[in-house]
Amino acid sequence: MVSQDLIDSLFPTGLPEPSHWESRYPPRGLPAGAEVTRFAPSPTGFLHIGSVYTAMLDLDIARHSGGVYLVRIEDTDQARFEESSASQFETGLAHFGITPDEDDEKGAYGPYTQSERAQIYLSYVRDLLRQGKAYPCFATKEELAAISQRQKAAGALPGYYGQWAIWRDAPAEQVAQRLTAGDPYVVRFRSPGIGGHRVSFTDEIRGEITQDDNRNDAIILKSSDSELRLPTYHFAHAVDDHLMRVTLVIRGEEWLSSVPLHNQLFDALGFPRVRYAHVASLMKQDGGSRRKLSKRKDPEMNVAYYIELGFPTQAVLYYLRGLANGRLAELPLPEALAAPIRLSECGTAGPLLDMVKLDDISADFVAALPGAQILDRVLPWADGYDPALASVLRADRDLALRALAIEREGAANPRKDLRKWADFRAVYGFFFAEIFELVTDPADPRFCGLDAGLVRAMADGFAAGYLPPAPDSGADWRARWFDQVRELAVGLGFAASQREYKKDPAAYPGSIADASAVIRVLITGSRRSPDLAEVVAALGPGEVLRRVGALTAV
RNA sequence: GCCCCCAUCGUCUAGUGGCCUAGGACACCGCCCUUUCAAGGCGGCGGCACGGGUUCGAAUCCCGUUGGGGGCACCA
Repeated sequence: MVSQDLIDSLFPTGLPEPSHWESRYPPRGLPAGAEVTRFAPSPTGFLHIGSVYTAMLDLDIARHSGGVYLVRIEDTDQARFEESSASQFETGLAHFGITPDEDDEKGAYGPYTQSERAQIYLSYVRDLLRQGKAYPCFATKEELAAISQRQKAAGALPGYYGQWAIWRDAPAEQVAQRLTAGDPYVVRFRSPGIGGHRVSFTDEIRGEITQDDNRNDAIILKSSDSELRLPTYHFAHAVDDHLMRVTLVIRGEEWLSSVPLHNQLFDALGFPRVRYAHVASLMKQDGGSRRKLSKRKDPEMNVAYYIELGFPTQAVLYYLRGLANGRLAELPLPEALAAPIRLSECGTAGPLLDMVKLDDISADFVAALPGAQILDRVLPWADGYDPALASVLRADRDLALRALAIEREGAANPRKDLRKWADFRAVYGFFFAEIFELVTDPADPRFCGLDAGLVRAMADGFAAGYLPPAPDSGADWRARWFDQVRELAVGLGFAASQREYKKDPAAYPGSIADASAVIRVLITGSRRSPDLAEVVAALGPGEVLRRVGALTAV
């Protein structure tokens, strides 16, 4: 082993001992059962819906146990780090109300950004080096590649272990010589793992898991020739989660096979082991098989997708919670959001993200909202993603409320026509004169080939004796208002009912449905709309006649 | 190559040896309602991956096979 002095010379003078950090970050003294959880994103891209899923679990477990939920930024890969990504993570999570109790803004266990914790890691690396539990390794990328080539050829296990670990037991003089020469090196963990040895641990979601013990001398500190000497994920995880006094590590299942290494690390550092919960990753149906969500193909993996389209946050949360605990999917939304998620009930197979199901949940959620609340949610969304719509809504808030009240307010079976705020323009945009485009051509394809003269006649006839609806004149006011359309249509030869029309289609230019479509298209710009009588009542006679009278001469 | 995880209708799942000729929700299909649409009502289609065990009895326990996912990075 190289001398203590040589080891110490590798580190800054005045670098604190581990005991310093231990007392600086004391145990939290939380009541028994209180869980300290953490979400530890690596800001190297956009926020993944799976991250929201995991962060939601972290928050939920912490809250319901009376513990603490913290966010730690894992930016040890300086090359891949993106500043914009970090802020996107924060706003994205905040959008769903997933805000930490501790992060770089607040909290006594910081800094919560790993690049700012370099000193701390160094203290522990030096400690391990002094004890011979870690050692410097000078192997170059090329040498490593050659080793793995030979391992492949020999059918051996890949990794840096046993005979392949060329610096593990290198003579002290040789190491000292390279060190004093200033050759770049990494620090490797001297794994105590024995070949063929099996170890097990209990996962909070999956139960008892047994696997081969780790034998790999994993790198714990990156190359000495980098500007900032930072640890790898494995080492940072052990140090940070211990010092931040995390009790429960909830992370993706891709970490399952690293647990033996992590436990060795905790042991070597003299830390009590943490408990783990490995969450199944969200999947995507692809042809016949399922696969992990991919960045390229799946826009719905990006949280920005949900925000830009304006999916109600509660609906998304509700869907995600149902995925975590099937029991919650059976509960009404408010109860499901309030009920605690139980790790033991989390599925172990990766669920498929089902956007159709989300649509259904969202539509149900929005349908249960009063119009004013819908408007209050559409507005902030529109401010960001459809400013023209936002200004129109602000200019005529009453019209917006009247439009939203149709077949909704007081209705036993409220309209389910909005899944996300981005749907609003397509469904209710026509109410607003500023963004409504008048239909002027009697041969417009929306009339579906109906004779232009008949279209014209319907419009003229409707305008001629127009009677506005009278909503307070009794329950059947809609039917009575529509009667004028029906009479007009019949007068022009249309069948008074669908049934009548079907009996002898050749006898009519169309049914009442086709005739009313003319009025509907003129007023709403579409063959599909909420109840016409309600629409014209909301619009007012002036605007109705302006639209119906927009047709140019045949 | 080695190791780990997973496996009930298309999807999410209930089911922890008899309550299961496997229940629900979404989707899909049909009918009803109807001046369009969104809905709504009613009905239907549809599953324990396969093969061996254990047991009086298995979706449920064991073994194997197959299939899917993940790991074995100076990425996390």
